[in-house]
Amino acid sequence: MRNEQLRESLKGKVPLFEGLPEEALDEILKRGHRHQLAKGFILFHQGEPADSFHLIIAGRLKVAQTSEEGQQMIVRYLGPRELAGCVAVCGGLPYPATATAVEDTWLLQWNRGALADVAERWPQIALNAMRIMGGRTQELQDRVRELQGERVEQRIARTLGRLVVQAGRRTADGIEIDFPLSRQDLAEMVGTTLHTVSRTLAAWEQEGIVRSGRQKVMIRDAASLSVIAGSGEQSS
Amino acid sequence: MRNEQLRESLKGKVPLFEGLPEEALDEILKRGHRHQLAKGFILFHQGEPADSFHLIIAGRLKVAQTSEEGQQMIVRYLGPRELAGCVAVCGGLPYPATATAVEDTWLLQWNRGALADVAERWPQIALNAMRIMGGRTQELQDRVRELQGERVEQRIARTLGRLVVQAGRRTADGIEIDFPLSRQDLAEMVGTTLHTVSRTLAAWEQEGIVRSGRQKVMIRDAASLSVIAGSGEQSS
DNA sequence: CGGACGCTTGAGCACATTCAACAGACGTGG
DNA sequence: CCACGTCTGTTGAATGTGCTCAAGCGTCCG
Repeated sequence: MRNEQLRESLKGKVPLFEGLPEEALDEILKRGHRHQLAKGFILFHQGEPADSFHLIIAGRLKVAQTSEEGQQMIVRYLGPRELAGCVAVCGGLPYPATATAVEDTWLLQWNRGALADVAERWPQIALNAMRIMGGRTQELQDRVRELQGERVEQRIARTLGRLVVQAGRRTADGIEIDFPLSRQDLAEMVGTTLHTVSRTLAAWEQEGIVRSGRQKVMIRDAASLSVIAGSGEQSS
Repeated sequence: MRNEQLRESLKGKVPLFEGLPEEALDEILKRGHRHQLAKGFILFHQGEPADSFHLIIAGRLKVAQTSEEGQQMIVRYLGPRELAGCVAVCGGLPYPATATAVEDTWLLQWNRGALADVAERWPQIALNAMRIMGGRTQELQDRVRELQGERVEQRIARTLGRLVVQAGRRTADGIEIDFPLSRQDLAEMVGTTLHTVSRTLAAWEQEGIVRSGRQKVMIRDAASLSVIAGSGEQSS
């Protein structure tokens, strides 16, 4: 893909570059290095000094955090036009989590200095970065609140709802989550065990709400799902 | 308190102003408006547009979020030299939570424009703001992980440990949390019910780890507490 | 003095975890 | 191409943590 095509495909859709003039976008793209990651490749490890940040062009990353006791937790998945590592780089902190490609992934990469340079010329970028960080903070706050008050079934439904927005792909049969997602992965996003996820999905499958298989989930009845997510009440 | 005294009391201790020259600090303090809040006063409400941010000089704020269903969750307490509203103002988002004074509180207040002005003259401020936001994000990530993997007792211990750092006051008998903190408050920080908190504290009191009363908690044996927080293992 | 608020304590229960065993699917290598 | 091992998912049963419901007590304050 040549630079013009790349620019076209990104124009007006990347939160970090919102409100920037075209020449800024050109300049910035020129300074970024393109990289390709094979499925399973680890982009950065939790605890490493954060020296560069990454814009995903195509593919998907899993961002996960591990505690000293080995507890694992999936912070989020990142898709095209989203940023990886921005919180750490902007804050001058080590990466707080590990990022792994769950599909073959293409990305554009800048180092710290490049970010500082362009942010000096177009301060709008710094504002955008702060807005993105603010959004992440809100997401996490919501998640904490959900973990505190809501039942597992409700949280699974909510999580699937978010994944549909982020990575849903319409098919004849319903909306499919467009990357490999195991029960274990879902469990680590929701804060439960793969057993409970399995049981819950099996129940939903019986009711025709989802169809799921090996590392695949398809939502057939999004309305029912959002009812479960919203209130937690439903008759069987 | 006059301005010079105020400056002295803040110098070198406010994360937002780290690395700034003295004259910057002077200029910034001059532009801030001083306010006093009586205990119980609400500084801002969740969902309001964020037009100003606040540096706490003395006192303490409770930052809490409420869901549509009435679920409440305490995000954090803020003490002297900390910032309230910075995530929202920097990100251009509405306040994500409600801030209430839990003691009589004095603060210094700036509006958006003032922040933008000084950040333009001393870009270091913007970097500091980002670092603070990054830190908040990490805290929340840790909290999510804890909610997912750890038992209630362990989380209560951890939360108390943090409160000791933030607001501990040495006394002859041990370290006391230096503001009114009810069982309900602790429950909303930890993600449990006041019943469970009450039972847990009662058990600890028997073992001599804490002494607690109406809206008061004193830690007598911080070592035992951090053992509980760390491993979750202990013989009764 | 009486009400409101914060705290304690008990009993029962439900949701989700833990433990355990198995069944398919995938892919790798012989 | 088949056999095997690994990875993913399913399902059952037992267990237990922490929630819900309920009642009562002490203290602070109007």
